[in-house]
Amino acid sequence: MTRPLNLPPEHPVRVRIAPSPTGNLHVGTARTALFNYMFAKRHNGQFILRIEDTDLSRSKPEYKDNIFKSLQEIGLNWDEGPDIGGDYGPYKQSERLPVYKTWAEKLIAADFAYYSYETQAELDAAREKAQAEKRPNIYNGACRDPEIRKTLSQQPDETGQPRKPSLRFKIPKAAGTLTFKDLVRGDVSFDTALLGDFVIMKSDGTPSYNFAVVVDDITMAISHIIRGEDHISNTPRQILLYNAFETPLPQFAHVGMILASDRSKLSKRHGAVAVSDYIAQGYLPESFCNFMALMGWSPPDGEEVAALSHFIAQFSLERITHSPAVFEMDKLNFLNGKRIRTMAVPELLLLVQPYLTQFDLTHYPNERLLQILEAVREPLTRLNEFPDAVSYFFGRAIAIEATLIDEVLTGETPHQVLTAFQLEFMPTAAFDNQALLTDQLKAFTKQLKPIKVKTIMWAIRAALTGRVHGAELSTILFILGKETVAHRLNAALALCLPTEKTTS
RNA sequence: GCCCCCAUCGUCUAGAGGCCUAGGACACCUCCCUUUCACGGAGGCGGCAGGGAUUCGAAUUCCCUUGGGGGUACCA
Repeated sequence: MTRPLNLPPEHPVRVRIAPSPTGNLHVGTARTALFNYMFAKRHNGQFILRIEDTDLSRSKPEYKDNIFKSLQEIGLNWDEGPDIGGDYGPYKQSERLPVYKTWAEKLIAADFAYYSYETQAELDAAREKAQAEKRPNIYNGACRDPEIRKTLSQQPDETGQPRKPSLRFKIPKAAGTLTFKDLVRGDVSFDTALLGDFVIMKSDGTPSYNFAVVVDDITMAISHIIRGEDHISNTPRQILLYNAFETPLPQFAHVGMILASDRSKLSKRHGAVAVSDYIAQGYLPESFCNFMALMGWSPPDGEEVAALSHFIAQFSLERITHSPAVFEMDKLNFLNGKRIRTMAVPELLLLVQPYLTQFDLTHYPNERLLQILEAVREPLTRLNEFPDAVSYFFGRAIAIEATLIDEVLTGETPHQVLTAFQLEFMPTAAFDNQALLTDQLKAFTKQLKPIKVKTIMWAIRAALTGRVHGAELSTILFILGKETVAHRLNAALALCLPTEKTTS
């Protein structure tokens, strides 16, 4: 076999992420991007973005835009690529057609490629036959023979049109078993006899995937190819191409897939698979990256909750897991919740604000909004939970659901509690001093002795917030202010004893 | 069918022959804290897929089986 020549050690680290714009940025792609990014940053290298849009029919501009935006949102800014350029651009395959053509011609000149005139229908038939006979479907190499090629080229296709040839790579007979070193898995071997001469230029003139990738990676001087395990079987074909071009091989590293809970490839039918879906739900970019970094890799210091920079400093391909990882939300939720409750509140406000458009915030000073967020953030895991958590702080009146009225507000005890609250607590309550307010509230519950504290709290909560769970009560009083509290109290009081069974 | 990859608690993982009666995190359960939901703290439950082989000794090496995943296109 041809001995693969490896890149000289002094070659700078240049990695790439090469998504095809046939869908929004998938979490699997994002995770691969993250590993590439971390590796690049760890070694002062470049992280390159390349859009693989040779499949004209499936590629869409809006997907490309989503990929750009998502990558930027999670902080994986590319050093070279679309919008910012670089020495090796352009970075869209659709703009590099002449390059592939030139490189294809090199292969023809070196007798590494030949035209193949079979039609799609003929190829399909051959495949079906192979399947029926339970044989591997390998192209028979018929058009290697100039005679066959010539006669075939002169026959019209099924529709009577002249045949358009594709260009195939001629796998060297001597290739034999090909072994390459994978940086995460060790040696991987393939029998090249099982590969078959594969298409490098399609009959429509566009390059096929394996060819375009190799030409791009060579011309962009990519040093390490870090990609999903699903590409492992493409690697021998690509290596053959590198060898044909007499070009040093990059290092390969194949990362395990991300699977859904049912252990199948994570796809749309499993729900949210795009990074943008998670961002829209209010997962913070930092926690999302934190989460992704832990799927398939672990930091040597064991510190699982950390900033990306902390991970980058200790990143290595050797610590990437061999096995696939199941995508489960639990840890993501934990990570995101932790971040929500530990980050600076002003910063949080900036992030939450877009979720609060349903409220009229004009009369609420920044300071008040900060207090509100501080009061409600603790149990929340996502930004999109804020509108509900925060709703009772806005407006003068609140709506109370019938079932809650039935369960918590109806009856003599709640009536007694709220009356006492109105008559005894309100007049002396220190609404301008939260610490004092807390003490007064404590004293108030004590004073109503035989009634259970929980009953008291729930009645007041229901009256003021329309729910029994939420921020700390004294904080609610403090933020709401005396006037609003009095107003809501009055409204609730009217609900306690709705029927004529009223005593005294 | 054929080729390739993978296999430690429910999940993410640590583990490179003795440090492992397998460690951590999330989830779950219990208790503590507590003016609710929570947060936080302390405990607990729970795993080396199976079988051979090598070795004084195997989660760790080798083989087989089983299971899972990927590929098998003029898709990327």
